[in-house]
Amino acid sequence: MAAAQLNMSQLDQHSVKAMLLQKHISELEKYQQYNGEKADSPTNESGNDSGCENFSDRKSDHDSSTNARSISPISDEEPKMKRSKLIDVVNVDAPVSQSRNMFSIRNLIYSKDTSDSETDQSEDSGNAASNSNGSSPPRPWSPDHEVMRKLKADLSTTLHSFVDTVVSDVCNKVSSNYKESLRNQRKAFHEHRLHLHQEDPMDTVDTRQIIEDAKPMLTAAAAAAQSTISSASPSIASFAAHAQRAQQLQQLTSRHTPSVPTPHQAILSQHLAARATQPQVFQREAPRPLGYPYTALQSSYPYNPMLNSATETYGRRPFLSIDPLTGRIKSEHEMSDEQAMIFGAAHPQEGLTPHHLKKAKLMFFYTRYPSSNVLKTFFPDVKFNRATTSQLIKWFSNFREFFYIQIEKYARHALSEGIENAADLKVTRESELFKALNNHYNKTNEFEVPEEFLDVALMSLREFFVNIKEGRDVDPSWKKAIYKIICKSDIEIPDAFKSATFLTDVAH
DNA sequence: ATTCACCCTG
DNA sequence: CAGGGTGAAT
Repeated sequence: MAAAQLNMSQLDQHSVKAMLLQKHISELEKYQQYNGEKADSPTNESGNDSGCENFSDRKSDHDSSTNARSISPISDEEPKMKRSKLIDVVNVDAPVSQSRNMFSIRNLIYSKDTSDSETDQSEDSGNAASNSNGSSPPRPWSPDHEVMRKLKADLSTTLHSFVDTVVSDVCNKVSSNYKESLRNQRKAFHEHRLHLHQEDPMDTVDTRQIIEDAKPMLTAAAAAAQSTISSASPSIASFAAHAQRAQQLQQLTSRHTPSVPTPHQAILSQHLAARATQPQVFQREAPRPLGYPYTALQSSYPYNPMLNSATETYGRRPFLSIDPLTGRIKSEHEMSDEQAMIFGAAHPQEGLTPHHLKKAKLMFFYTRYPSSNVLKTFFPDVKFNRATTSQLIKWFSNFREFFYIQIEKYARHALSEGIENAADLKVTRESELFKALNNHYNKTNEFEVPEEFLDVALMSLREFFVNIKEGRDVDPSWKKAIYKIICKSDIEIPDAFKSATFLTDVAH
């Protein structure tokens, strides 16, 4: 790598360009090859929906000095396997696209400048490593017809599909946005106004805005193509055609909107202008192992000026960005409310409302230990972040607390009444226990409590009953064994709960 | 270092 | 129901 830098300083502009080209060829080859190997992408859909499997059996043995806290060996078989947590937080980011060869083009567009920033070893290592695949380290390179032809073909293909990807993504966003807002309105108007007029101002604004925001991408694609071409070879007709296509698209969108450059465009033109005047060595990151978990940690990707510098400079988050790994357009995970509204999909809400609390309580009738994934799917109108996730989890923790306190209370009460047999215990909708629970989770009694909840209450009641009766409650952690049993009783929450308008649909 | 369940408290 | 503390697990 040191050699590479030494060579670099001595090379004239032409050689730099040439190397650049070769580098991209090798990248293309590499990524096409990589693409073939990784045809099947791993999908990280974690499978624990019940949350029960994750019950954490944490015995607190630490304070054995004061009170021996260990789960007394109970009659049933002690599950030996180690379990993680009651509620498992798994953020699954699914989008995996097959077009990996977008990568090179994306670097063309977004790669950092290496000349003005200090070129340290680590950055250089990326270059060296990328060359290590077959081609020898940077050697003086003379344009070769075969290579040029291959370059043209590869870049043409890549650029072509890149533009297609951009366009189709934008189209998809627009159409899905439109469909979503239609669907939402339909919900809101409660089924009678199915044929919504398309003149809804919100919709047209949305579409225009999306196109407007996507424009920089198209501009970038076109400009990058042109700058690349012009620096590589004076005239390559096939490229110009593609670039023009991208620009035509941009012009197409410009008709709808005033052509005031957006901050994105300003940034991009700065980048591109800088690149045009002083040809750079386009760097790429160090090669990833094949098992790179590209479904996560996208935000940590280093070379996305759109995310790093542009947003800081202009204080505005990008509405759409190019996924660093897939090359596809993606929306930002953290959109401002305004932008979230523009997207229209589900108006993600920042905080949890009393509405959500109410719904969560009803969900408790079905599941006492929901995983965070379940929570996320059943609150589609909530914009989840750390705080809201914690809050929801805390809610269910509080629900459980209240539930078990009530159960224990009535178990002790039954015991004090002289009930001998746990089988004599029962829980009906007329039971005081049920009324207490219902009054907590379903105060207005708008919701019909599922039968299964009565079973769970009864099961819990009996467990508490026998445990207390057997005197196991002297063990400070005696309840944990019960929790372990009860958490298995979670059942599927009806799909109706997934609707953001569930309460208005069902409760009224 | 972070996250979460649980406990306790207000 | 939220906050704070603790222990445990990742």
